[in-house]
Amino acid sequence: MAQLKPFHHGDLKRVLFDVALARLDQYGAGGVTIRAVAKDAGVSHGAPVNHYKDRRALLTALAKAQFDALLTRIDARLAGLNDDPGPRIEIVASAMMDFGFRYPHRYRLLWSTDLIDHTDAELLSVMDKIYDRLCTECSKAVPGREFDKDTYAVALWSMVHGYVDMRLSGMFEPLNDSISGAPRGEAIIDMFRKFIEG
Amino acid sequence: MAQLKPFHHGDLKRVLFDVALARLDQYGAGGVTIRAVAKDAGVSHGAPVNHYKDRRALLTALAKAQFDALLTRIDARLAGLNDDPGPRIEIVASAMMDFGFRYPHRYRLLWSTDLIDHTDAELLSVMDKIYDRLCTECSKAVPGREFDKDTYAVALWSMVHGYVDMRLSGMFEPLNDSISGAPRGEAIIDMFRKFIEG
DNA sequence: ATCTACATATAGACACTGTCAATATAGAGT
DNA sequence: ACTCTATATTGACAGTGTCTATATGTAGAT
Repeated sequence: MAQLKPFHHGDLKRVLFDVALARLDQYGAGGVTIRAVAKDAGVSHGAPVNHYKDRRALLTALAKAQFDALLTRIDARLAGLNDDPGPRIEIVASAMMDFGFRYPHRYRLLWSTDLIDHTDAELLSVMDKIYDRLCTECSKAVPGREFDKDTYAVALWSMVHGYVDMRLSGMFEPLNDSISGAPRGEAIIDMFRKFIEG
Repeated sequence: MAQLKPFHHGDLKRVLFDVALARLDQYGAGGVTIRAVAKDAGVSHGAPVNHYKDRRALLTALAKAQFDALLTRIDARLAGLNDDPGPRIEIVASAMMDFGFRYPHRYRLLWSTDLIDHTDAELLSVMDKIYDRLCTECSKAVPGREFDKDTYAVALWSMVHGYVDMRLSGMFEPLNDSISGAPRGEAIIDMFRKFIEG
């Protein structure tokens, strides 16, 4: 048999990850249990411990990958723009928003303190990079004013995150701004952009 | 015996609520289990079902009470101000922020879609009232501009909620703005106020 | 080849969890 | 007293994470 499996199962770690991600998208983080994931992967409930020591470790790995994907997305979109700061800020913000609405359960996981390890070094590293993109673009648009660039970046990230989080909570309906006609999500980003551009 | 207990236990519902709230503050929502709450209340694990049909129902009751408390807080602070819209907006925003930092687990529960019932009519009603306060104060400050008053209100609420939520996730350190010297939380509210006042 | 060491997988157990059904008890209304 | 209802207890069931002991497959050294 031309099996590429180097060990008993093959790269079970990869399979566990994929199965877990599928369950996350379908059922939310609550559906990602060690036993269910093991079952879907076709192994016993004790097998995953060799690759993810915890349920927490598994979920943290999922979260880390999502932050990675988000950063990649942001950088890809930024690469297609010139130096005009306005559109660049808008791209960073809307990339985060789009990601949240496209993968609600993945987005929710990113901020679930009780489920993932927010002190994980790799995780923090990717988050910092995303934050850097925000700061960089904000500081380009705001050379020097009443607040420092971090405050602008934090304000923008907070607004975007808060909007996505509340929308995913079923708080807001996806209505349009009645004056500009744009979807509310775009409108608030537009609002921030206009504010920061003076 | 001069017992005031009208039934077997007395108002067990109230006791369950109080015990659950105490556990929420101490351990987070994960620590609010039916069995643990029953134990703390000194009843069997099957007793709570007569007062809260579910774990979800219990947590929803807790959340509802928190929204109520938040609204009361906001209205109390607003009552002490004159009609100047700037400070009024600031008060609403900072009341939400203060609540989040003072009771992190309670605040987190409010947005836990997987744990509470966000279609509960009473819950929605209180949330709407808070949203009304925001809209009212925003519309006073912004008679008519590029966006409608709801967009301003959503932007403000999103920003405040996002900031609190990320802070509670351990995302940001509670740093100060390096120019204004104010804590970042105050700075972003101040930023919004200055923006909305033109 | 054989033996040893290690990585990996299995199976069983334990203490939890929410929720349901059967039972028991207390109190109100008749 | 009797009934009816609200409330509380108890035991069961299927899940859960995690730990332990055990088995098995693979690699490397002898």
